[in-house]
Amino acid sequence: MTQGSSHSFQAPTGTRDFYPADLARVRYIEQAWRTTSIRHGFDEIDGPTFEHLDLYTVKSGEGIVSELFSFQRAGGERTYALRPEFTPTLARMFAARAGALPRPTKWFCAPNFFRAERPQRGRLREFRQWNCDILGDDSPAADAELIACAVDALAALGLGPEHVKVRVSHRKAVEQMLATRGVRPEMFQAWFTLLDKVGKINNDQFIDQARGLGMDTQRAMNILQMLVTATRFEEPTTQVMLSEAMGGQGPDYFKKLWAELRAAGVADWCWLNLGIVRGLAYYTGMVFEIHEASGAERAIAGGGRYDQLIELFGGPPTPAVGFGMGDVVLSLVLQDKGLMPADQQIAARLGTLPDAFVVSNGTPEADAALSGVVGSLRRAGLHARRSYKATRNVGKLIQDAARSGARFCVIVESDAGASLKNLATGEQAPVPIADLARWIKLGELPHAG
RNA sequence: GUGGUUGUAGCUCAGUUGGUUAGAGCACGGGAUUGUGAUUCCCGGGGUCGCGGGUUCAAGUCCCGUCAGCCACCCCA
Repeated sequence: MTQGSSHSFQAPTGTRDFYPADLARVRYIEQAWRTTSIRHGFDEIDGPTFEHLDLYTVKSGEGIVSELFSFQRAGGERTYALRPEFTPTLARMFAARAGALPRPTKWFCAPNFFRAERPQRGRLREFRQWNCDILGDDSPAADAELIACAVDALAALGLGPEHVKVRVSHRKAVEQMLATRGVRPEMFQAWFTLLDKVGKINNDQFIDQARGLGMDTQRAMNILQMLVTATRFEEPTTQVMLSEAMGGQGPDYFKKLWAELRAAGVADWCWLNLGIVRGLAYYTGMVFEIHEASGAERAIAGGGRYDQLIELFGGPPTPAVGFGMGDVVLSLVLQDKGLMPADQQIAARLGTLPDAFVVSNGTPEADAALSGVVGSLRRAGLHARRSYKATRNVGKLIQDAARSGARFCVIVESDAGASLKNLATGEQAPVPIADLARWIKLGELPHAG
């Protein structure tokens, strides 16, 4: 092996280095996720960054192994895998204490995940993903509450119904729609796979593949018609479609779901679209995806109901509904829409802007006093920064202070006195060094008269 | 795993038909001058041109390989 070749020191494929401004943008998104979850009554949890590989093959089969990072400890026998998703950990944690947990249990997390796939736009090998789950409640109200939480986080980031669409569907509705058109239950999964491709393949390809699954052209076109367009729940055509699709049983579930979505104030964001089925085999009821409104970018979020999964992981039969929202696509959409705030606005929102930026007026006694001033402000609980520049150009130093986003600039004049300048208003007043912290905390300047 | 495309300072780029010590702006650091929020001027650090090989008297420039980025397919928890 050659030693020290430069590529050894590049970050691994599909990972990101977060410089201060980059990390602040992630924190901005995470803060919206976290505060929204908490407001909606979810408790934050987390699990290990890696799990036993078996935990993932139980749900997804051996085929998943090539999609994740797995490893063995040197000398060890068990195989581990970096977590590619949270649901198995969640199920394991819930199952372990199911008897003691309330119904519903509402949990969220927002950690990093790892998938061994080729990176492309909107998809990396390490990313953050927000997960919210409601366990132990099988009502349409729980489905709606979950969707509302996802929507509110997007709203907190400045997005609106004009920017994104929540497209809602239901596995059972799609199954009934297929059944009334002669599809046998054992073919449902094959059909879901095909339905998931609508939008990626053209109409002829769809009909070809539908015929391959034993559907005649006429019915295939009829199904396609139903799938391609997202419609408003209130539209008469939606009602007709629902009663047709659900074999006359009536769109009872959707009526309840939409009433709850309206009550939560998010119905404007939501569309009904039976074409949303999600690829995953384990969904059992409602499924939804959130996309940029024009269809640009990958899905911002996706989720649904998985009433059998907790049992699969050894827990008691427990209805559950959840979603995941990654930071990568969300960041792209915010940037596309011009909704990613400037660095300093983000810092303001995160509370990381300095309270004071301390500079010297260039005299020897001020230079000597500067460190002490900074120290006293910090001990007083203030976020104080200082100039490390050697220049005595006060204008340049104030420029640095302004660039730091600090509320005040302290210009040290001597070992006892300073000028306190409000950088937002430009006002300035002399203040004894002993009183600086008090005035800065007050957020004001002393006025002469 | 497959295909396309790109690769010169931290960033945006310039580098004639291959020709000597590889440039600019911004950013960063220092100094001078105005004592107060992009003043002006001067100076500086930083690149083995992604990496490796080949052709040539001579390669940032041509050829091959490789790595990485981006985009798409596959897949998408």
